Amino acid sequence: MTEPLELKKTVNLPKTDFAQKANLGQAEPARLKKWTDAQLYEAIQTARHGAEKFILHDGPPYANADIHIGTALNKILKDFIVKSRSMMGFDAPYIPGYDCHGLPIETHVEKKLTEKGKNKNDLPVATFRRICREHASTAMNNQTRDFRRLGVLGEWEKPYLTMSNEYESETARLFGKFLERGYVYKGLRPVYWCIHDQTALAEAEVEYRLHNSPSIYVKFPLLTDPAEIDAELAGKKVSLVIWTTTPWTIPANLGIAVHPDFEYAAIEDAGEVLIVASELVGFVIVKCGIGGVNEDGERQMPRVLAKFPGSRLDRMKAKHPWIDRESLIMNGDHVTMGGEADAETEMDVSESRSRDETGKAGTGLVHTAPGHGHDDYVIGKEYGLEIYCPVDNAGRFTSEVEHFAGENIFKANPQIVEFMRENGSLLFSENYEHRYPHCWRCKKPVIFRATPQWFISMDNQNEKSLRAQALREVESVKWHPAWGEGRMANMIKGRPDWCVSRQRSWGVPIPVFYCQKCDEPVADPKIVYHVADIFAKETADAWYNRPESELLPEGFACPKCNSSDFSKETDILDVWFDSGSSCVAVLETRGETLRFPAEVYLEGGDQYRGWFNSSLMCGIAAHDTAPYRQIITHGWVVDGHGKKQSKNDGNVTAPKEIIDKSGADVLRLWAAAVDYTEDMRCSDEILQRVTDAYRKFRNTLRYALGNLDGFNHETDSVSLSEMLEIDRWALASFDEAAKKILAGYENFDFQAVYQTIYNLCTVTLSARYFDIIKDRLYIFAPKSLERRSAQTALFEMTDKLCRLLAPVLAFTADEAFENLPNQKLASVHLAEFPKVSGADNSKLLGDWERIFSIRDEVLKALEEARERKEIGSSLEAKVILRTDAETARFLQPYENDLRYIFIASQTEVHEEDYFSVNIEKADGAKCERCWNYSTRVGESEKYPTVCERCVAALSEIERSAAA
RNA sequence: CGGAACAUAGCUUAAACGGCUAAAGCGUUCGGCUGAUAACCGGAAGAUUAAAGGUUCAAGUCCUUUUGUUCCGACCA
Repeated sequence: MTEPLELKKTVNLPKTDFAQKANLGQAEPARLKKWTDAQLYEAIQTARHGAEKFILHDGPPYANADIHIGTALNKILKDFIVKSRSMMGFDAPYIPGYDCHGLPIETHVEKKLTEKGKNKNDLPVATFRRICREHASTAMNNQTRDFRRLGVLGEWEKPYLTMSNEYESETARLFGKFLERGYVYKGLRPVYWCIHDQTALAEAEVEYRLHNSPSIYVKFPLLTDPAEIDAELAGKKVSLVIWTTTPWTIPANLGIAVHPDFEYAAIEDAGEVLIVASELVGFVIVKCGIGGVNEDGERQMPRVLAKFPGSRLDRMKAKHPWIDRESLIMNGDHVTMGGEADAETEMDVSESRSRDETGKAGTGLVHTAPGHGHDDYVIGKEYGLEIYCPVDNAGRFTSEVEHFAGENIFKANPQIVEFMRENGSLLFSENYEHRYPHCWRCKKPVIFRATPQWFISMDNQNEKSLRAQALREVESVKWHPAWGEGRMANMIKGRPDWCVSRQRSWGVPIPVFYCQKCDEPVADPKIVYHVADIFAKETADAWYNRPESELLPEGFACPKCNSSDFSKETDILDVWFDSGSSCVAVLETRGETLRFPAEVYLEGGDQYRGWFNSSLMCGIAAHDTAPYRQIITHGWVVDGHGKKQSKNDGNVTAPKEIIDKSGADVLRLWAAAVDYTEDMRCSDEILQRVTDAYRKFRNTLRYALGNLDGFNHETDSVSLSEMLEIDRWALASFDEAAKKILAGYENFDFQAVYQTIYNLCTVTLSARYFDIIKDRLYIFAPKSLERRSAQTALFEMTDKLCRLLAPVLAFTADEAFENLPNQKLASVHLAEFPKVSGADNSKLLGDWERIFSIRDEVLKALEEARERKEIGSSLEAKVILRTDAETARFLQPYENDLRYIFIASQTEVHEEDYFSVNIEKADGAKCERCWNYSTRVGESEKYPTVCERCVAALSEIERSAAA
């Protein structure tokens, strides 16, 4: 007889290298390095080579600042898709990209130059562009570092850059394509213009300061027969009264805008009739001194001859105060009551009004100069007015303007006011202080001025028009969420022609030339492609580094006048054109891995108007089709109260902080846990909850791995038919969950993935299965059938769980997978998702649902006994069930299992006509080894403190030790 | 101001077609265990479904209005 074993050492306690404490702050970077060293992304690509492709095309984040939680979320969601599709067996490449051109980088660089006492205008454009390029590179490298830290796998060594030679070349080429198809035209459009610096300014480059302007009320005589407005007005001399703070734009007046739904009044004053908005009649007569004063000095209300809606004036005609020209009356919703009439300055009037109560002004009729105002431009276009701008670069009236030609516009202001006072068209003028846009550089007031720009037409080419085609394509795209389709369609319906010109330096130049001799623009696709070829070798910097002669094909002459003297276009392309062209410049240029169209684009909801829109236009221009089959949008990350995150409010959650504190996997888990289709809340509490959930996942994995110590699934596995029923139930339950999880991945519903896995881990596994099989795993002999049965289930579930978790918990799932015994794959990310069995387990699952509902009753009774201090551990209890005959019969086959299911030492089932659970003290003594109570403790001489079950297990252990 | 979306326990989410007492997990709280231990198990409390109307036998779900929040609104990526 051998020496008795030390009991504690015969209990099969869990053992694993998978640490309980995640320590993700250190563990993740280490794993990242391992992935990089092993070229994991490339290995996945190789493994899926030849499989059906699934292409998620990355929308390029702007290479300016560091990433924030929104950009992190975006990349994480993309990674969920790429990883999950890859595990579904698709060849799912991920080529990240960066948007490198654009104004924010220019302003950033300019600011830095200013700090060094330099000025952009003193530098050659090529030098300035070089600095921009460097800045974009730096920002991009930082972002790449941060994106990789999130666990996002992709071709980070070779992302696409909108500033690369290859990309810039394709961007230019695509412009050529637009030209070829006849979508491009040159037109005028008002922009902010600094007459001092003689340059166009972007919105971001103007600042609002207080400025004094002449505020004037001017009469425009009605040309249309006034009887058409109202019979009362027949034969009268009628004028419309407008208000403006920019008298210098009067020479450019081509129209008057009225609101179709406002009520206007015709009032009689000294033999003539004036039209103003009804609501403003009192204000205007006081301001302009209309109607005379009675003996008491009170102003007399003039007679109102007629009242009518603005819609009645639509398309009637008025006469310019002094120029022999018609001014068209138009209906526009932009017209407002009081003070807001100076649309030509684009000033924020609500602000100016609150700043200055006395600043109220206006007549409800808006002087409209399409060449000098934004709303004016839009409505002018709508009504077919010329975009007329008789002001030159330096802010002087052109020769077209009689009386004031050559005059500086601001200096002409008082002269124009006097001129109109003399000819009787001026009703009133005063000084008016308001906020007015100023140049941020020279601090001088700016103007709105129409300049020539390149446009892409939305409506020409009939049924081949961009708008018509885009609307058609929208229907064939699958939108997530579904309302995206309506939103996109609305945007396309409402969008104006696409102005692709930007008067900037950092971008892709519009590859067009002008004949120096005859001014003929050379916008020829063949020339564009020729230039694009040069860009392909030298980047678009060539445009600035080389003279025209080197950019044009040899011997090129003006088709009109045969001159060979050309100048280059100075405008660059809108950055939306840049990023929009990625569907060609990336999807096609990288044809070995990608292809046009992509399967899916995934971006924030702001991109309906942005990238989704410009990409659609570019896709249609290139291939008559949308560049994407599916669009997924996500909402915005807001704080714990649903408020937007802003630095000022101090409610921002920085991804870096979350990663350092809790790990990227926690951030990823958060992204999976929330409903990304709407705004997502993120706060300390929410992250704490997610961290708790993470621990649950980790402990679930650790328990399973610990109990698989020494298990070899190839030699130790038990066949399904030999398995204990509860183990089969666990596998069947897992299968049910796996189906839902896989469907979640399929439908991009990561929340369903999260919820299902989480529920599986907490309820099915942790609270039920793991708790119940613990006794079996610990107590039975290591290689006993009972133990191996549980281990077989455990192994299978853990293996599958790692795979199902991998797209979300990219680091942790990989770590757990590594600790799975006899695991041969280098990484879980190389694995495929588990297949779910088609077996019908409904009987098994149904039976066990019933067992667990009985168990719930038992647990409640145990808790009550515990409250009465009758028991502590449930193993101290004997459970006595009284139940009806049918239930008793149902439980009969489980007679010997119930004690384990209830985690009690003994159970009895009695047939009664009612249901009850009684708890008594368990019979016998506590077994030292298994802690269950048994009347047979003490039967063994060798192991006097142990129960009959442990005696058997111990002899089994002794036997295998001897063998 | 116009267009769009959303609103269910402290938190994250459930509740096909309108149909049982609005479900779950976490957190909280109380307790158990001390062989998953900065773990594990259980009991309990916790919701006027943003508000107000309406349709209906019946509304978290359909309609209207209101409130709150977020995004877009012409050069801002």
